[in-house]
Amino acid sequence: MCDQLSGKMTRKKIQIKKIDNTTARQVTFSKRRRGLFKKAFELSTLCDADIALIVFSATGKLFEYASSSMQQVIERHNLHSDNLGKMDQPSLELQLENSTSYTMLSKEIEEKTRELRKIKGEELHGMDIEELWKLEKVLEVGLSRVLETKGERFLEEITVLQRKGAQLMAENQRLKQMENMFSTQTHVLEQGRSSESISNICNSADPSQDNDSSDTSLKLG
Amino acid sequence: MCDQLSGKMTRKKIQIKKIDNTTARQVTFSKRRRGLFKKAFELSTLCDADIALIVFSATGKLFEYASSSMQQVIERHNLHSDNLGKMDQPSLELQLENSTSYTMLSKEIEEKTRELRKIKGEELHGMDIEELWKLEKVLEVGLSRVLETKGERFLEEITVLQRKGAQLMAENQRLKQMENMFSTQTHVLEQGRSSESISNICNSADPSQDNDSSDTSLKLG
DNA sequence: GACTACTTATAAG
DNA sequence: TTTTATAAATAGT
Repeated sequence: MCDQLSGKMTRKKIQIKKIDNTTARQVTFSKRRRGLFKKAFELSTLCDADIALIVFSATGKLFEYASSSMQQVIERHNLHSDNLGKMDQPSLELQLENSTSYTMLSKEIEEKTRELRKIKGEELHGMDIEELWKLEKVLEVGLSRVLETKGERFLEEITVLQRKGAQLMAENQRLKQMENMFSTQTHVLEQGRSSESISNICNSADPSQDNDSSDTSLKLG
Repeated sequence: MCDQLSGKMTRKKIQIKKIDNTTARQVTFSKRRRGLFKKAFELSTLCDADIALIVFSATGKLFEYASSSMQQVIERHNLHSDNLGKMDQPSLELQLENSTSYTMLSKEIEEKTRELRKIKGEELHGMDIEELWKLEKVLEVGLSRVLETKGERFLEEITVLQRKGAQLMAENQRLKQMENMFSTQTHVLEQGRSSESISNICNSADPSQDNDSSDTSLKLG
């Protein structure tokens, strides 16, 4: 009830009105601003919402957040509010044309959005068994095509891998032959040290091989 | 450590990613949206900040808050970011606004159309394994939801059937009793036939019920 | 929409 | 900035 409790001084619960103390206000602004932006991000992420948040501090500094793009959200917002008043058009005809076009485009978007939501299983209420059955077929077809295509991609990757493997093997073969020739000709070093030296030689004397081996790094999805 | 504690069922702590369950997502959207708007209001009040908050739900519904006026905040925001270029006259501005709106709507339609085609497996060229993998997940989630909903519809049908069956049985019973009364009064039929008929009714095998049961014909998909 | 039990935000230090 | 006690938000029912 009272703001001023003399007993415990480290307590709280504030009323929502402008904070008088300047530094306290700035501290609170920083903290709560962070909290607000975090909440905005969480809401957009959790619920797939499109959010724009603009904050000007009392000192005029700008802070902003947009889940997609600020301009996009603002324009989308304008579309909604613009449907109300815009009578400064050159001709009434143009105005009508615009509004009907908007309406058509909007309807189309709405329709596609609903279809997508149904396909994703997010808006199945009110659908009867037959509609669900059709949807199931669409999904099964889509899924099988995706799986098929994914299989093709895997095969492609495998082919590439096999080719690279073959190249590597050929290269290895070549190196081994070199190694053999070298160790045979010099008759100086044992097998172990020999290969070590040879790899050093190859690294310094034949840089073109570095490129080939780095090419063989794999990216399997 | 585990998200799923079977012991206490009233627990929580969620990860910030899109909520799968549609109704849960809608509930969370409502709750958190309120919270977000409240926080925005509190920040603007406590710290004398100028705030605009625009939220589009996943279904496209608009929610907005502005501490002063939405247009004012947006224009102030434009001043900051517009240091680039916006020297358009009122009429030209209107034109641009219209054309960008059209462009946005058209782009949105285009985007949704492509997404639909991808989901239906009609436009998978150029997609890599990771994209295909994501698509597959979407399709699997959608399919499982459709199947789940279809199962619910089946259960509903079954419930309806059971109810009708029970009604029929009751009706049969009543008719049988009438028949018994009739046969007792007329002294024509023996006890044996009577009870035999009754068990037939309970087994739903009595052909005399054909008319009634045609009402219960089912359309199970 | 209401109710916990819990997490998260935050006022004050 | 970090800590702490408390208020507030909210996930699951």
